[in-house]
Amino acid sequence: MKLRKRFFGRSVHAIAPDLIGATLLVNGVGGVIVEVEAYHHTDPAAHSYNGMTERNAVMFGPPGYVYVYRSYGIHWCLNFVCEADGSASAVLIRALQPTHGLPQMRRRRCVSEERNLCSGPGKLAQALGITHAQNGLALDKPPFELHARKFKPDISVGVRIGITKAADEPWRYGLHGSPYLSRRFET
DNA sequence: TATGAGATCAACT
DNA sequence: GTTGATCTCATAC
Repeated sequence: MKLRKRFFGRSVHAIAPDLIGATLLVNGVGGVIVEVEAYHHTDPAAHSYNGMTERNAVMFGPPGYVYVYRSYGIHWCLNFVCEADGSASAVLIRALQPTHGLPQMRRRRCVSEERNLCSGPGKLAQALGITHAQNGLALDKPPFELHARKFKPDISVGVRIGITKAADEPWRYGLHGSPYLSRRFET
């Protein structure tokens, strides 16, 4: 089943754990989502917290679209826009288990270890060829493909990574025990 | 294993 | 002028 906009019209805190186990492909390259983080516009750590700007305008648009931004001047990070009421919330895709187009990913990343291809937001974007050129594209149209999971995964919850504001909120979700996470979950 | 610095730039103050 | 939803490599334990 292909995920549609109705899926993304819900609360970002409901969507984020539901994305664990889904399959994301970009031009046929990608894998199973194993780690995400939720950002809501009431969250000081969210880009949309201080209102709409040129960069985050996509977050204020309809759900089911892709928001891409540059991180630390070096990397690209991939987000899915959530919630239909213009609340400007999004889910950051942090890690994938590579399943499709491994040779292509290895070429883009210049590393061979499977566990190192997509185990972090910057790595993942590089492996999938994500840049600002994909900002604002719809998730249910090429080059994107998002397929719902076919099993009920065991989900780990923890605090988010690499932020300084609202750093204690447990809004990071991951596939329990997966070796493809950017970092292991506590406990 | 752990900690630290450098890369590099757009958004924001 | 400062900061950051990161990654990689180097050096220290």
